[in-house]
Amino acid sequence: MNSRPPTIYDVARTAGVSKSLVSLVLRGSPSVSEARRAAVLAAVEQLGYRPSQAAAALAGATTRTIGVVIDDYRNLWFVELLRGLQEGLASHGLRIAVADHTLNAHVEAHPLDGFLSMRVDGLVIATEPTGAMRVPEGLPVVVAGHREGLVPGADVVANDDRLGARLAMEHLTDLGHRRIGHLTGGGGAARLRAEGFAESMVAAGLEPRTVPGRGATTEEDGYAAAVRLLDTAPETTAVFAANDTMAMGALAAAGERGLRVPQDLSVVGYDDSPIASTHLLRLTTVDSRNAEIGEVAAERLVARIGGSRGTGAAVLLEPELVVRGSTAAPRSTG
Amino acid sequence: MNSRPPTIYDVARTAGVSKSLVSLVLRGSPSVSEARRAAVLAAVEQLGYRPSQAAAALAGATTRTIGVVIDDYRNLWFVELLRGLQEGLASHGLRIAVADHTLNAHVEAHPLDGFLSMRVDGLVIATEPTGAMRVPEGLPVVVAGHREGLVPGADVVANDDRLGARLAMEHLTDLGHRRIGHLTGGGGAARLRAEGFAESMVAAGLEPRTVPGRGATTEEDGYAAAVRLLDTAPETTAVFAANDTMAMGALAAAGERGLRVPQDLSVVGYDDSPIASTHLLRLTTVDSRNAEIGEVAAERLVARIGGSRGTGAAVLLEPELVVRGSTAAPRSTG
DNA sequence: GCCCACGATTGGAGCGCTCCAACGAGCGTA
DNA sequence: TACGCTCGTTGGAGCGCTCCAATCGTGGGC
Repeated sequence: MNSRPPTIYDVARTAGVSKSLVSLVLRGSPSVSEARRAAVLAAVEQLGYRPSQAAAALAGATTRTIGVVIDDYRNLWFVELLRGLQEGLASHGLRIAVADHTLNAHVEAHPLDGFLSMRVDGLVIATEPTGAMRVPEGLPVVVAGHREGLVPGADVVANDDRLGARLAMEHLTDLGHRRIGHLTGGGGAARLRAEGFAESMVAAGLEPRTVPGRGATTEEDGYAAAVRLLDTAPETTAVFAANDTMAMGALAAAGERGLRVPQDLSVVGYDDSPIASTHLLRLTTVDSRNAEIGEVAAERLVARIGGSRGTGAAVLLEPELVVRGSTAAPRSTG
Repeated sequence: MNSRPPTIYDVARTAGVSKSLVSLVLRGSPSVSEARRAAVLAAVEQLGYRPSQAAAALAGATTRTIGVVIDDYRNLWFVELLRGLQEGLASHGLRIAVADHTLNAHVEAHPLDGFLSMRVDGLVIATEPTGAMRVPEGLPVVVAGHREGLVPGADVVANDDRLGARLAMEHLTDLGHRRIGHLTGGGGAARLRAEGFAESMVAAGLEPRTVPGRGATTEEDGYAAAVRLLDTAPETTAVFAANDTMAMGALAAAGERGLRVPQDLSVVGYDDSPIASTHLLRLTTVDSRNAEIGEVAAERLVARIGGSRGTGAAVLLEPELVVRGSTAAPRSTG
């Protein structure tokens, strides 16, 4: 019933050339006559031939694909990262394969097993790296968006979370806010942002008040943390959340308490994720420049695939404040 | 510098057995003695051996992976679908590979090329199928979440959008709403939901008013459509949106006009996506049961891989209304 | 004590490609 | 005319597995 897919030999036969010539055409060799190239391409089209990735990978030394490990499809920050990566890799003929860490946890013991079996040419880890992430020596790896370097020898590309937090705080203090709370969550990035928050507050002579959610950085966590903050410190005029999703929860908590945003309460997020720019949130946030992070990560990867020895260097991009409608001067200044 | 990864021969040598025995152990053959199995597993561990997927795929007839084509990572409806698929496939030793249609459009001419090159054992199309999606005869394919069967021979698993729309409308009319508007978008599902809306309205003796966004189904589309609706028909007391994202835009439009939800305006979405259950939206919506769709799709795929001839049958799951905080009786009934 | 059957183990062939060394044909040059 | 070159093209080897037929070893039945 299912005739096996055509092979390179089938193409060669119908084009009247050797299998080697077909291979040359497919890989874009310049030393093929126009006539033969056309004949081969026609045969490919006619037969609906698709080269077998498996055979190509086995025969060649390389798969021309980069594995990207993300945390969870629901955290949309990876979308822009992927776009940047794509852009940087496509010109080098490299493709991307994405794996979701939480989803795959059920099926694979070791989080990178799938990609290692696939013999990817490089790896982008867009997750909080764990100790279980042992990587074969010599495999180019870059950790993107996270700073804790648990992967030995990996390059690191991220935004400067501490600086981003300071940008957010400057914005709020410039507006005149003095009683500012921070909603923090789990993970390294959240910790750095919390540190940046505390530093800024102390530098401004203000008392830093940091409230955790329930361990993670979801909307629910943001809501829970904001409820706690607003109930225990009702004099608060501004909230800085560890990310946009938590900020969304804060908006909900504010609404429930009859606080209007931004008139009664200013809210700042982090990441500039797609929800931040919606009409409903119009969230002032810090752009962590994930597309650029992807581009730099691609660059690093390509360099290391090209043979340059990786040194485990870290690149920190400067985040940028994005002012939207969720921040304003406090009602009663002073 | 980079010593090539160990092969099955390396494992065989250090375990003191033949490569065939290693292969048997790896694939869980019952007819291997405990002693040898232990020796092989120890060697695998010691060498950090990972079987080459490429070689396995080439040698075996099958890759044991199912390709899933999704539209756009930002449309989160696929997350639950993936979970259901995973669940249904894992027990059969099948893994999942995900490709994003919009992202890959740049790198591949044909949307399925990557998966066909990979020689996936089956395909789940979780996108509006296009004519360009030619699939080799005999490859098990199921279209998930969409009803327009442009893929010949494919099974279809989706929710009954028309029924879902009717459920939403019943809910609103039961609450006493009479002046109800519908925000519609592009795509087959949106069309079916719009039809269900119109049917329900006509059946109830009401005038159906349907407003398109800007061609798609984003938050922006929902906002634009809602603005148009509320400005041209301010007597509207309830809005039914083609999906949750559009409903989010509607909430924004309502807020801008000083309409409180649900007191002044009820809003119903569709999909029960993760944003619907947030504290900020508390959106009444229709659960399209995407996890179950995934499970049924997995079942179909497994059956067809197992040899049963596909007939292009369609399975329609019954959607369920999820009532949250965005709907209530209209202010002035009648 | 011998033979057979069956479970455990093995080597060989081959999957569809890429890479490489080698080939033939035409050209310019001596 | 003979030679070396280059360009375009070719066949063969081999990548690391799976599958299969063949082999080995051992215990039970007679």
